[in-house]
Amino acid sequence: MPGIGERPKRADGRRNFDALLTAARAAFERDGVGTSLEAIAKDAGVAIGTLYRHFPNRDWLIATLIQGSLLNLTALARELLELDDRLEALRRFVDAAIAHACTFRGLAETLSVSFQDERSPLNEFCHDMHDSSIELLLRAQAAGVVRDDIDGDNLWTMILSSAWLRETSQPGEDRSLVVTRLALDGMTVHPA
Amino acid sequence: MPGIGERPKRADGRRNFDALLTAARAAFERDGVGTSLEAIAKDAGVAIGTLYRHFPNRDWLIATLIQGSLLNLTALARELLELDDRLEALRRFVDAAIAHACTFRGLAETLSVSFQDERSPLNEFCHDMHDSSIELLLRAQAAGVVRDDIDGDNLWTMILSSAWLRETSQPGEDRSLVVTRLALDGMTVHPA
DNA sequence: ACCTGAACACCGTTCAAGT
DNA sequence: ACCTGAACACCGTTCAAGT
Repeated sequence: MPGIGERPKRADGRRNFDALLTAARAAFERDGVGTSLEAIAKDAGVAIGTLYRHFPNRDWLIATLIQGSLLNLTALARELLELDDRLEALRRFVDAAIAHACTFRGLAETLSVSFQDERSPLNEFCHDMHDSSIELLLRAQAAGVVRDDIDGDNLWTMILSSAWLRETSQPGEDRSLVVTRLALDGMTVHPA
Repeated sequence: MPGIGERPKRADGRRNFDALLTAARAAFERDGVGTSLEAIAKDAGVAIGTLYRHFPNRDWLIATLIQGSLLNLTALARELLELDDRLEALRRFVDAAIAHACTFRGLAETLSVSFQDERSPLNEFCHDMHDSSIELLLRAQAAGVVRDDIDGDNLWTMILSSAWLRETSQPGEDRSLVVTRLALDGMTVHPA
């Protein structure tokens, strides 16, 4: 089995691989990550066996689609480590992480499950996110701008629940905004 | 179509109705609200048509099962209106509402959807919860112990996301605790 | 009034047969 | 190396036929 996002070597395989990803992205954007895989194969113009050949399960397909976004997120985390305002750095990461975790409807739930499932190809992705956040969190705590009793799991939890709220919001509004801001505010140390 | 929770008049119908509810409760507790309805019918020892006769859709079945818990919750809300400590009253309601909203895995998501879907038999249930919270919220705000810029939707959102977090937690731990406390703290007015 | 179960449409997943 | 699609097991939902 090849690595995630690795394209086949033969031209026909590569063509099908790309067509499947295009169809899957469209389907996930429209109907969420739970949508029919058979319909994706049909949209891509290939047999269902071809989908399973390239993507042995649903999580694998999701992982391939969000790989780029994850790389952007971890790159952002590295950049933010250079920012002087450590609270602002953490805030920006959290915002980006929430956006990433609700790329598709149902993704927050999927990430929540695969975070604890080592067999999922998304497991490593989750831990990359988690680890990126921890560096920024520790740096903010070292500067005394974030409460010491907050840990990485609290942050991860907060990011996922905000993403879930945003996913379940009606298009237009974003129900997560206020609750997210309150939780983040609660984590910060306010000067007396 | 009878009302939610209304038991059939004929003895055989009543027996099947009860057996279905027992089987459904066990199945939902074990596997969440998305579990197979066919398996529930089989467990109850009736044909699938009998399940659909008594419960025309999945939400109807869920609604019948959580009806008692909802009545307890709204009764609690009325009692809490008498409590002098208006912040404590709101807190207790929120705790109970979160517990109610994660009776089964997947229920938070279901409630989130049916809150905006007037055709769902759960729609009225959601609004009962929502309305109960608003009275307590307004009372707390009138006493100056909760911020004025918080509204019922914010509270509802917070309750649902906490329930979702608790549902997705591993048994034993409760990931929602810290984030929920932070959000609630953020809503309250702290004396100078 | 209530029950049964066949019927239909759909889906996930595997795998033997092909090129 | 890759593709196809039949095959299997499963599910939601409806409805004609029964008692």
